[in-house]
Amino acid sequence: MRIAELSRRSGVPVPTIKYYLREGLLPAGELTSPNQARYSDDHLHRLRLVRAMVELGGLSIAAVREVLGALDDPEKSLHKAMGTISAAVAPADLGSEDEVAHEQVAAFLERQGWVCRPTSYAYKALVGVLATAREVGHERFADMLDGFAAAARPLAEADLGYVLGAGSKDEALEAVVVGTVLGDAAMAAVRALARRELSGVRQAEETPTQPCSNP
Amino acid sequence: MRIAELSRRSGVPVPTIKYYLREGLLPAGELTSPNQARYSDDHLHRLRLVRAMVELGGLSIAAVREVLGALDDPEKSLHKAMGTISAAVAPADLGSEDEVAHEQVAAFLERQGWVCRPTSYAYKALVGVLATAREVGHERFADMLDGFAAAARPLAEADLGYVLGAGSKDEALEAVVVGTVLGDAAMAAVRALARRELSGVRQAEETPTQPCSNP
DNA sequence: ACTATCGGATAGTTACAGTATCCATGCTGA
DNA sequence: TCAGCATGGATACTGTAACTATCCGATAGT
Repeated sequence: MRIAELSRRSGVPVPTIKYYLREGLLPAGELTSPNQARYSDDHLHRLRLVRAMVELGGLSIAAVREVLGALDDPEKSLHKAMGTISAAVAPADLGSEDEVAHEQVAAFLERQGWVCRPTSYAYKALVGVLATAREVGHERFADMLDGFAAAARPLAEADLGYVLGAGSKDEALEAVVVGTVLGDAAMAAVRALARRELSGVRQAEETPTQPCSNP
Repeated sequence: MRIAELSRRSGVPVPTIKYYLREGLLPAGELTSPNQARYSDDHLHRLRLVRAMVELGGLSIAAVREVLGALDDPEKSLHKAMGTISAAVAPADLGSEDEVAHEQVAAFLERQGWVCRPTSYAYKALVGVLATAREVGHERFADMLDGFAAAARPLAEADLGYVLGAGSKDEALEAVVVGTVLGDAAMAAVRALARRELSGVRQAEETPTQPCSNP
C-alpha cells in the first residue's frame, strides 16, 4: 500500500506518518522507484503500536524510539527489554536523594527478600519517591511499600503469564511492551474501581443511573 | 518570609514561583503593603506538593490546578477527590470505542462482583484500553484484567489504609493526592522489581556489583 | 498526454512551561 | 538619611516537543 492508504487504515494523518518516518519510528517503505515507496501490513501494525504508546501511554517520541529500539534489537533479551521499557514509561525525573529514603528502600527489599543493586533504575526511582514524600512531610508514605509489594506480586505474575503466552520471541517482546504500556493505563483504571468498591461507595450519587451490572 | 526565602527553601527559582502564583497553583501572599507580600510555611508546603506532582507525577500545570481545586474544595468529599485525582493523573486521551471491548469490561466487572456505571471515568478508560489493545492485535490482553484486579485489591487496601491513617480531613485529602501521585511512581518501581524477581533474573549481569542486601 | 498523487525536504504552527526584563515602590544598612 | 538592592506585578520572550503546511520534481493510472 502507499502512504495514503496507510493513513486511511490507521487514522493517522499523512504528515504525521511522514514525521514518524523522519524520526525513525517507522522503517522506510520499500522503494519501487526513486520517489515511490510501498508499505506493508507490518508498517500498519507498527504505526498502530506507536499511536497506542503515544496516546494511551503518554510516551514521548524519544521514549517510543527507545522502546522500538529494544523491540528491534537482534539480541532480544527479554529481561533487558523489560528494563528499557520500564525506564521509558517512567518520568525522566528520579527525584531527590536522601539517606533515610535509602535505608527505607534497603529495609523494604530485605523484608521482601528481594535482591537488587542500588545502581539499578528501579532502586533509584524508589529512593527518589521516598525522598520526595519526606520533603512534603509524608514520612508515613514508606509504610505503603509493603502494600505495594503485595499488589506487585500478582501483577508481575499477570505480566509474565501474558509474555509467556506469546507464540514467538518477537511476539513475546511486543507482549512486554503492550503489557507494560497498556497495562499501566488499565491498572490505573482498575485501581480506581477497586478503591471505589473498597471505600464502599456503591450507592448512586447525585445522578442516579442504571448500574452497568447487578450481581 | 518573602519570595526569595521561599525560593531558597524550596529550590524553586523565583520566576517559577511567580509563574505558579499567576497560574493559581499558589495562593497570593499576605500583602503587608501595596507591593510587598509575606508567605507562610503553608505556601512552602504547597509549593513542594506542586513540585512533587509536576516532577515525579509528570502532571501538567492544568492537572495540578484541578487536583488542588479538589483539595481546597470546602465540600471535601473524599470520594470525589479520589475521582478527580485519578482522572488528573491519567492521560487525557481515553482511546477508541469498541463494542467487544465494552462487553469485555462488563464481563470483567461481573466476574469481580464490582458495580460501576458505564459513564464513569474508570469504565470508559478501561474500554479505551481494551479497544486499543484489540487494534494492535492483542485480543489476549483482556485476559490480564483478572490479574490486574488481584493486584488492585491489596493496592486499594494500602491506599485506604494510608488515607484513614491521616489525622484530619485536610490531611486525609492530601494523603489521597500523595498516595495516588507518588504511589503511582512507587508502584511502577516496585512492579519492575517484582517482575525482575519473578523472572528469576537474580544473577549478576555484565557488571557484577555488590547486591544491596543478601538474605 | 494529462492530472492527481507521491516521496522527500524545508519551513511554519501550536501548546506548554517556564525565563527574562521592566518599573515603581519598599526596605535596609553605612 | 539616602543610595542602592530587593520586591511584587505586568509583560514579553525563549526553548522544546509534536505536529502541520507548503513546495518540488517525479511518477501512476487513465
